[in-house]
Amino acid sequence: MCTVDLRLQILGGLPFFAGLSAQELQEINKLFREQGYAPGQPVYFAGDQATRMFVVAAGKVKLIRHTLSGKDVLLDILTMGEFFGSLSTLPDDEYPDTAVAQTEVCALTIGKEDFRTILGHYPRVTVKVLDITAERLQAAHEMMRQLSAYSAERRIAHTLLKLGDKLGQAQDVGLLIQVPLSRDDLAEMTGTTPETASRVISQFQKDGLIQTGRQWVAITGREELEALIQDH
Amino acid sequence: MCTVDLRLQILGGLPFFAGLSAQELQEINKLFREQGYAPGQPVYFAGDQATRMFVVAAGKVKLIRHTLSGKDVLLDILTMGEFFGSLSTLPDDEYPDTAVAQTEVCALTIGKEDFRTILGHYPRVTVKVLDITAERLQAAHEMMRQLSAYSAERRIAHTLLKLGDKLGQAQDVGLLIQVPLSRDDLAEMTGTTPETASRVISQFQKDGLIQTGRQWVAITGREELEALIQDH
DNA sequence: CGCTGCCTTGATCTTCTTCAAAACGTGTGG
DNA sequence: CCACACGTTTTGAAGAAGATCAAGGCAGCG
Repeated sequence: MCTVDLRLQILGGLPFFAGLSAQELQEINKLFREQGYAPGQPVYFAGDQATRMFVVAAGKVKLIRHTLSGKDVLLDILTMGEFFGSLSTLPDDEYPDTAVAQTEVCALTIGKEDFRTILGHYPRVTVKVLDITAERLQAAHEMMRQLSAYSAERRIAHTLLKLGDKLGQAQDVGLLIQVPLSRDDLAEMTGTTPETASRVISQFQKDGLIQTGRQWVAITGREELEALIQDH
Repeated sequence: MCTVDLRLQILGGLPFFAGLSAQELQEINKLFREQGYAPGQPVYFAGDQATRMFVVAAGKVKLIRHTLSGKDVLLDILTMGEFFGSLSTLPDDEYPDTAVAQTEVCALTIGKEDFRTILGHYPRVTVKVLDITAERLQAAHEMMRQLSAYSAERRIAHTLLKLGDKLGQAQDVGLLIQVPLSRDDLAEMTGTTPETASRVISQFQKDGLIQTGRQWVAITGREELEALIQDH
């Protein structure tokens, strides 16, 4: 599913391996294993022994955190070149959240000891990983603000724009979000219920801001959505 | 306010400088400046040019993220030995949140270029900083889950326990939270309003789980609070 | 004292959840 | 090719949780 060429290309394209020589990449490549997942198939579960770090080579992976009451929270959707899993060098025991393939996925994976070795070997890689982690922390803080202070409508508008930026693809319908995005997913991303998500989405569609169907959404009125977030 | 001895002691006690020799610490110490703040005084504002990294030498600092509607979100309370500000080596432009001294504070600060130099010099320090950042990311994800799925009562119970663990001090009243903690602060930490925070707090007090007064809270029934988070 | 914040408490209102049912699409097997 | 069945989405109505508005109480401090 992942060709060898693709592997090297993916690894070389990773933000934190950028700048390494072809030979160094070859070395690093040897430490990675490759693994395929079908849509809906879990990569690992929250609570599993955390032993490996993953990189998305192709497809989309969602990170979910479960709650006791069964209401899950969708933390992030990861796409080509992004990493997840036991990224830090901590001897941390368990994955704090569950990773599920949302589409057909090819992932590269490395044991955390090996990853630690790489970090020790290439200090600049460590700095890059730190930068990315710091960025994600900022994004999480931003999300905390949203959940604390904004209405469901605004959170959904914001999430749609964020998804559009990250995963969007220009189409004649508008900016199509390239993920099989159900109302449940959207609800879990915005901290609300599928029903509320559906209502808001319907309203947006009536107002001509988006087009939507089963498992997909396309943004047609970017400016209006942005205005919705700003105002009042 | 900070003696030279204290400075070296603080720096040596930092998780990410642990393991460095006395001489290395001396070198690093030279790069730090020292700065005092009165309670309520801002260290920096969201949007300011992000140029420095800070370490709390003494006192408590709160990190706040503002919203347009004036409803702020309290992201974290930092205490002795913790860092904040422009920690990454990114040439990132602005602080994303505001830092305010909550008590009398002494902070050590370093320019981010100098910090980057240190990271380049001591790879193991970088790894440590990465570990801490990854931990904070996990904590932020946990907070996202709380805000999405839990009731105000549970969020407040959880926040009190967290604060107790981090800042608590055993007293005859119980586990006293060593911060001037107003209802506003608590509301901003839990994504609710001061009124709701007050009601929940009153209920907890009636049930004998805590004792409380003006600007302070003490935990007397740890087990019951923990049960409250788990149940249902 | 009396002022200024902080805290509490009550009543009302909005938002969102919950429960329920119907409509819609999609894929499947007859 | 049609019809059925399944999962998803939509819509409605009732209810709960929390926000908002407003007033009163309680401390510390000039």
